[in-house]
Amino acid sequence: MRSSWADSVANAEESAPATAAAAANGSVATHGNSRPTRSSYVPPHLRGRPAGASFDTQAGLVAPAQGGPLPSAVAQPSGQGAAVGGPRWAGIVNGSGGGGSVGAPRQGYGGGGGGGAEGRGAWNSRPGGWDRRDREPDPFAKAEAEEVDFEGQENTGINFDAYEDIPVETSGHDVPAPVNTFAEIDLGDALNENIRRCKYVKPTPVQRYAIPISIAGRDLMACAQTGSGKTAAFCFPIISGILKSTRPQQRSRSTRTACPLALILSPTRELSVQIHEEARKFAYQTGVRVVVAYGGAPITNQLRELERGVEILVATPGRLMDLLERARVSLQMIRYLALDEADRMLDMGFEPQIRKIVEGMDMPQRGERQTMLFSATFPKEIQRMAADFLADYIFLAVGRVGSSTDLIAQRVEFVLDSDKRSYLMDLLHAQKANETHGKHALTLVFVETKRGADALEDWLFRNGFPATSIHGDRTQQEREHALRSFKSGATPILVATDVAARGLDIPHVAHVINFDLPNDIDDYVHRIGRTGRAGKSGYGGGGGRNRRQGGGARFGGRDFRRDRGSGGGGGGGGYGGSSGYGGGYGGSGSSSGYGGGQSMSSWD
DNA sequence: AAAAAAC
Repeated sequence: MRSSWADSVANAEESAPATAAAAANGSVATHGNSRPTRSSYVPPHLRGRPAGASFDTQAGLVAPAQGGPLPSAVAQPSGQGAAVGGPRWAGIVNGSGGGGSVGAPRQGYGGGGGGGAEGRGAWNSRPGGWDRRDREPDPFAKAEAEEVDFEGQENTGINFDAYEDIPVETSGHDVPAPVNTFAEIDLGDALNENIRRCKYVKPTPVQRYAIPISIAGRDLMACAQTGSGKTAAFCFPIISGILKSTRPQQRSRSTRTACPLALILSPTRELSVQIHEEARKFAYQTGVRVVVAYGGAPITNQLRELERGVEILVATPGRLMDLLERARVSLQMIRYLALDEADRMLDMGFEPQIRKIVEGMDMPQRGERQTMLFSATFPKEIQRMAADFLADYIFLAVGRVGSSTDLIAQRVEFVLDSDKRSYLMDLLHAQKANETHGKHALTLVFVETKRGADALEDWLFRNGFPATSIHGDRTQQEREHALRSFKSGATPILVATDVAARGLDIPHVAHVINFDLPNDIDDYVHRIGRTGRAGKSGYGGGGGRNRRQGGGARFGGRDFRRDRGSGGGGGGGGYGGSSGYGGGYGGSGSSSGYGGGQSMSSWD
């Protein structure tokens, strides 16, 4: 179902002659073999084979770049992305700076709200961590300080323009009208106050549509990427709904089984942590308690958090299954279910576990709960899942802010495998020279394998680059440390496998380097989406130009229910593959060099 | 083929 890299190169030819045509033509001209549009990249396991000999000397080094330092124009989701990301990171690392700056405690449902995340830190001691046991830690604590750091950059302008012409598509019956402001929806005082604290001024497209849909009680299948304000889009209705409902009678039995009212599933641990941090902000002082559970960390802390009570549980599937089997969590009270990055979870083989969780435990049936499913692509498996998990749902597809189509400048270089490291070194040096705005110009380097990540990190480190790495063979402690160190700028180079490709919202990533090409187009789009976040334009101000208007045939996924009745395609045709990103490749056309003066392609 | 995820 997924498009291959080669397909993408071919497709990209239409929209990005400068970059992609070079790639495709290069392949054709040089190899002249039976697979003319094949990318020249050869995964390690195929290298050295006689049949593939013509590819062997080539290895791709793709370096999409948000060329420059932080631009002055910042889109609204920097409200959602950057501004949230900053404080979020701050919240994790440096819980210092007392909570006093935030307003008086609010009356919330259920009273004072338990002590949020205090317990998580034991195994992973956080500098200046949270010791306050008696009060909810202030998730906004560092927001002000962070803001000062980037003053003049993030506060100078909101790139609403990047939002206005984002294509949005809905289908299903009785779709509630989108809103233009948060005030149009009655989310409740406490939540509104937190929205203000988050400095969200205006809802993003996915929020404009998804929040009214969810508030209306409808199930939702949505195509939108993280960084689009997706987390808020599903958290606001959940929190608001919990606040409005009468509190379910707390089970008087002295059971140690936690009964959350909402469950949010996500594919990776770091993404769960991120959602948790964000949700805690939205739920601050509402009495709605958010707990996160994921593997790799001692379960005891998570058990203790759960025992204190939980309304919203954020979890990865494996650890949740563990908790369910231990009967430490019951899903019988679930009223809201959100599946984030659903296609990713399927890629990772989670479908059996997810089906067990949703259909095979004690969760209320579809229709009795409210379900939101977010996915970037809509292969058959996702469609089946939607058909099984959702009831009378509304389909929503939102084009991407800062997609590969517009705000991210991309560059493809063909580099001999043996030259890749030295070439990388040149890029990193050039990028360093670009950092006129200080320490926060971060570079994310993607590699194919965990071993490769270790090797490259080691090599960079030995050559004096401040690098760290994240991949699945590192301990969870190491992973989270690496992420914090990267976000803080302490080690502004992060070597990563695809564990970091999706969903993670890291502010101020200026440059993504695909040291090894990703295996499919979706991974590529997700990887480069780590930069150009929040509608920020790339170096050279390409933002806004070349934006695809109105959504062409390739925009969004399609609501497959449409295809059923129309007699035509039936099965998978049309909506599969890598649809779903507001358009193809290519981009602003600003090649935004790294200063090296290299041409777009070294193949001339 | 690799990656991710529970103990």
